[in-house]
Parts: sequence; C-alpha cells; structure tokens
Amino acid sequence: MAGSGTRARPHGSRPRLSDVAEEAGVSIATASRALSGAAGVSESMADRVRTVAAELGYVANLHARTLAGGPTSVVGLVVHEIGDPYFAEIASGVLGLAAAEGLTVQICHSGRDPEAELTQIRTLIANGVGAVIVAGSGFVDREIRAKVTATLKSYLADGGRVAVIGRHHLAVDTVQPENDKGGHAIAEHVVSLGHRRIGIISGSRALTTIHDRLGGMDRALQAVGLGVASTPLVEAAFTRDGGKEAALELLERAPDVTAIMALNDDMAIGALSVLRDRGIPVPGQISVTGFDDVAVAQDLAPSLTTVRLPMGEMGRQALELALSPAAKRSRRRTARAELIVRASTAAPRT
Amino acid sequence: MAGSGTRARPHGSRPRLSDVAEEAGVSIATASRALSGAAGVSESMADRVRTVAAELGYVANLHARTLAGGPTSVVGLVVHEIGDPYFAEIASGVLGLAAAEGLTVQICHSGRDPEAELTQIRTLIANGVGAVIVAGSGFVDREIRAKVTATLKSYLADGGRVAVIGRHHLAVDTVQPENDKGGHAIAEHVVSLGHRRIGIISGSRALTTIHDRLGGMDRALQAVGLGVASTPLVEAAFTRDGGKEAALELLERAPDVTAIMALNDDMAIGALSVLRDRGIPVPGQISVTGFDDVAVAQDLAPSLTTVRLPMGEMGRQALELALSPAAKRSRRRTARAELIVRASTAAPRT
DNA sequence: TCCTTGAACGTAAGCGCTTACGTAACCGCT
DNA sequence: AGCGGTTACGTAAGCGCTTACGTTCAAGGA
Repeated sequence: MAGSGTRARPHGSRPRLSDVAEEAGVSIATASRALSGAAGVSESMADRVRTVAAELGYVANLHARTLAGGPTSVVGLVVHEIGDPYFAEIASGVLGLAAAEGLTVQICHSGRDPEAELTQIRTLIANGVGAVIVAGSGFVDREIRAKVTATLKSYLADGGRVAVIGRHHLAVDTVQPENDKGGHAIAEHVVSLGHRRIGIISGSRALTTIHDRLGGMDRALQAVGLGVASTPLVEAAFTRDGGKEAALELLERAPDVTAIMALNDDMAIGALSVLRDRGIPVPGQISVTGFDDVAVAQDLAPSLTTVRLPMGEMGRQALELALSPAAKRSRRRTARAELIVRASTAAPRT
Repeated sequence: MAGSGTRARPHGSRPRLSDVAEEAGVSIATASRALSGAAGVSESMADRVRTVAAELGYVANLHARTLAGGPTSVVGLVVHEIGDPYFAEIASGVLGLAAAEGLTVQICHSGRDPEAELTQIRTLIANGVGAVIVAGSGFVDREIRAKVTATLKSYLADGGRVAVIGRHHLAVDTVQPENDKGGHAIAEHVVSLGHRRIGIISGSRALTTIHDRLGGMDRALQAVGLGVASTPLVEAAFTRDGGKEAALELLERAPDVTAIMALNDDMAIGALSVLRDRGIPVPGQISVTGFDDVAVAQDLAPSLTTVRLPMGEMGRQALELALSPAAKRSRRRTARAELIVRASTAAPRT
C-alpha cells in the first residue's frame, strides 16, 4: 500500500495554524476555534484571526485535523467501472453535490471484481473517509456479501456513514432504482407489441441488479404465458462486448426471435452492432431494448427503447443520505424507473 | 469546507499500531518498522509482527501516517466533468493503475469552471495528496492560468508531484495528445474527399485544446486555399447539447455546407441528432466528423469518422509520470492521434 | 581480554490539529 | 462588597503514526 507512494513533503512552505495564531497574537486554541466557527471566541477576535488566515493563505492540514478528531471532509465512492456511462453519471451526481458541500470524493472502481471491491471499501475506510457510498449491484455470492456487510457494519459502528445504490439487502441507507418495476415495464412493452419469441441477453445473475430486472421481466412474461425460465437467455459480461457475444450466441440458439431484451444499454448497444453487421433490420425484423437510458441511447440508430434511471440523481441522493445524520433505522429512497419508448421496438412482422 | 462533513469516529474499534505492538510483545517503533518494511528489524521479528497485524486486521491510519511524515498513498485527479466519456475514460485509466499500485484517487470535477478548478486543485493539495493530475484542456485566460501555474509550482516546491494531461504550456510533466496533428488529419481527410464548403462547430476557444485542434485544421484548410478564419464556425458548449445548438446555428448561417467538423465527439453526436431530425442524410448530403473517439462513436448511425485519442492510456501515463521520481526538467509524453474513418464522411454530392 | 562495531530494538519527540479543562476578568445580583 | 455565573481565552493532553537518537548485546579484531 505504501510502495509507490510519493513521500510527504517535510514541512512545505504552507503556513500552519501556529503561524496564524502568532501573527494574530492569540493562542492556537483560539485560532482553531475562530476558524472552525466554534463557540467561545469573541466576534472581533474571530474576525481578526480569519483575516490573518486569509492573508497568510492558510489552509488547514486535513490529516492533522482529522487525526485530532475534527470533521472529515472526504467521502469514498466505490463503483464497478468508472469508464461506464452508468457509473460515470452516478459519480457525476456525487461529485456535484460534494463540491457544493465542500467535500472531496475518493473514488475506487473494482472492475466488477467482488474481492477487489471489498478491498477497496476497506481501503477507503482505512483512509479515514467520513462516509462510504457503494454503487452498483451487489454480488449474489454469500460469502463476499457477508464480508461486505460485516465491514460496513463495523464501519457504521465506528461512526462512519454508509449509503449504497442498488443493494437493497444491506440494512443500510439505500438508494434503490426500481429494477423490478423497470424490468416489468420494458417486458410488458415488448409483449404488448405482440412479441412472443423473445430472447434475453443478460449479465451475470450473480448481480442482484440482474436478478431484480429479470424478476420484473418474468412477471410480465408470465402474464402472457411465457416466463424467463422458458425464454432463451444468454449470459455474458455486462458490457458492450458482452452484448455482442451474447447476441451472436442468441442468434445461433434461437434464430427466430423477434425481440431481444438486453439487461442494460451497453449490452443492447453491442447487440445492435451485431444485428447491423448481419444486416438484420431493427426493429423491422428484431426489436431491441436496453436498460438505464445512458446519454447516448437517444443517439443510436435506431434510438433505443429502454428504461430510464436517473443516475446522477441517484448519486446525489446517496450522498445526501450519507451526509444526513444517522438514523436508527436504515432509510430507503426509490429512484423511479421510467419506460422510454424510442425507435428500436415495433410490432413483429406478421 | 467543514460544515457538512461527518464527524470522525472517536476511537472506533479499529486496532492501532500499539495494539499490534503489544500483542507481538515489541515496541511500536519496531512494529512500525516491521510493517513498513524499513531496515533495522530482524526477519523473524518482522514476520511475527506481520502475522499479528493480519490476525488483528490492522490497517494503518492514513491520517496519522501521513501526518507523521510517512508516504502518501492518495493522488488527486481534476477533470472537467466526470460524466463525459472522455474524462470518464481518462479516470478509468488512472484508477486502474492506482489500484494496482495500492493508491487511492481523489477526484474533483470542475464543471468546466476555471475558478472551480483552481479551488479544487488547492483543496486537493490541502488534503495532502501526494500527487495531483490535472486533466483536460487549460483555460486560455491569462490570470487563471497564472494562478494555476503558481499553485502547482509551489506545490511542486513543497515536494508534491504534478502531471497534466493536455496542457503543454505548463512547465510540468505532461501527457499531451496530438491535438494539432489530429486536427490536421481530420481536416485533410475532409478536404481530400473534395469538400470545400465546410462548417466547424467548436467549443470555447478559451480552451487550449480547441485552439490546438483548430490550428491543425487550419493548416489542412490552408493547403487548399481555405482557412479557419474564412470558415463558418460556431462556438457553443463542448457537449452534446452544445453540438445541437451549434449545428442549428450553423445550418442557418451556412445552409450549403457539405461537411461539418465538430471539435469533439459529443458535439458531433449533437450535430448528428439535429441532422437526423431535419432529415438531412449523413453523409449523403453532409459529412460529419468528431474528435476523441469515445466508445460509442462506432455505434452511432452512421458510425462516426473521428480522431482516436487513447484516453485511458493517457490517464495511466499521467499517473506513471506523477509516480516516477521528480526530474529536473519536465517530461512530456505524447499520446498519438489516429484518424478513424468510418461511415459519417463521404465525398460531397456533385 | 578489552574495545570497537553494528545489528536489533526501545525511547521519546514530534507531525498539525481539536478540545477538555483551567483561569482570569467581568457581569449582575443580593 | 461579596458571591455565583458567564464569557473569553490559554494550557496542555492527546489523535496514531514515523523516525532520530539511545541503549543493549553479540561478534569480531587487536
């Protein structure tokens, strides 16, 4: 953990609190109180100290402050992959609010590796962040989940704050997108268009998000006598390339499908590219749907029918939860899923 | 800066170095040396301490370590907007290498506001990061630039490490994409197809990146008796919506253009959507080009002719520079620009 | 055998802050 | 005038670590 770290500068030319105090002719205790807005300093004195601090360009040393028990001003954010638009937009929401609150954010991305995620959560906690936000689906794996839960619990017990996005089984503050409802809506849209030979391209079912979305889809399919279990389904990486792979395999296994539901937009984009390469018209021959409504979904050709999730807002709310005083019971905010019908879906050819 | 921060937990149940030392029956100095791999401890003793530490689940307190003069393990990254694929991919490169090196990354995004950027650089430095990476075009504004430079210089003088991406005028380690060369390549491609009535949609020229890209384009245009100065050019926000706006205005001002060069992919995407809305065939009637080659460029319809920049690699290299020991002279690494010809460009109708 | 030497470990002094507690001055009250 | 109660500030004890400097002890040279 240290190895390649750069060495801290010895003193630096940065003024210290003692410099400010001396210059203002007060004790460092008074200076500290004045600058932190604590009680016990006269208004005139506080003003004087603040002025001197400004003149000297004084900025408190975060490490010293935190070590001494002051307020923390950094929060941690763990995502699967920051390069993904889904997570990038969540991060953007978090960063936006953080900046407004004068906080900075430490971000880790796990590359979708459960072990790495656990390690990173621990690292963030060790780094002394005041709050941790974990974004992205949890892993179904019992053992990992137990460890994550235990880690977060003990962090909470130590006074840390935690919020998760899309992981409703953890008993902590949660921002939960309506994965089930969204899955239901999109599947219902597809069947209501008349599709009955439907294929699904999915990420790993080890992700709870997938599980929930599939659950919603299943309900809609059941309503017309189908079901996820009896539907051709291919699992692949939850990415564009995974979508390509899955689409290829799906077309092989079930060449007669009239609709393909992808479990996120990235996979749908991959599927679209495969269909384009094959010269299969969308939605003429096959309809395609996504999930998330990443920014580019509207710019694809055909523009993508999908379920919109307010990613930025979700990030923002997660931070809000994390910043609000801890509650006895864990709170939950729901992020609405909204069906966005665009040009990639149509009734099947008869 | 403090205000909304959460309060640091008082003790927490986290084991401290003294706990490890006691358990192992040594002094904390020895324990510290053993864990940091410093000399002066016998191998057997070091092993014992490490074992105990592992058993106790000991993780060093970052703040204490840094305050005491240990190595820093967090680096700062400043980008314009983390939600943009361009910056998200840079961040992904940084995070990837950082994780491998056992470092964590504090990310700020300025929302393209020069003042905010300066503030955030200062905040990161105040937070005690060991290195800061500033990504994204610099602002041409003299005053701001001087302040940024001064801030980074004094940070460097204090032993901090700095690397910038795409800001060649700062005398610090730089990863520089070939903006000029890329601009030249794409413009040359367009004119070589036969286009002579070309429009440009651009972000603010206050960004050095834009300046450089336009410079390259100008050289290519000059070669056929044109030039940026005599070319219809619309400035707007460096985003998808900015691209829409700019495209609308451009079509009004110069309805007879046969090609539109956008200064990044986001703007090109916006332009494409306007053209689609208007029913203007691309590239049938108007060719469109972008810049950056964000992931979705290949998935648009038509797929986008653009200039590829290795964003992830740029981020990675920036961190590499920042981690390598400081050199007397500032180093520069060049990120190659590569023309990617896809389906959005064609010869003009005759 | 005595002294030098260096490896191995302990002692303790901070790093720059926050804050519990102590102290002095001052208020109004009886 | 004498008292308790504020208020405004100073003193000093850490927060959990790193590291310069001491100390101890075994090995080696004379």
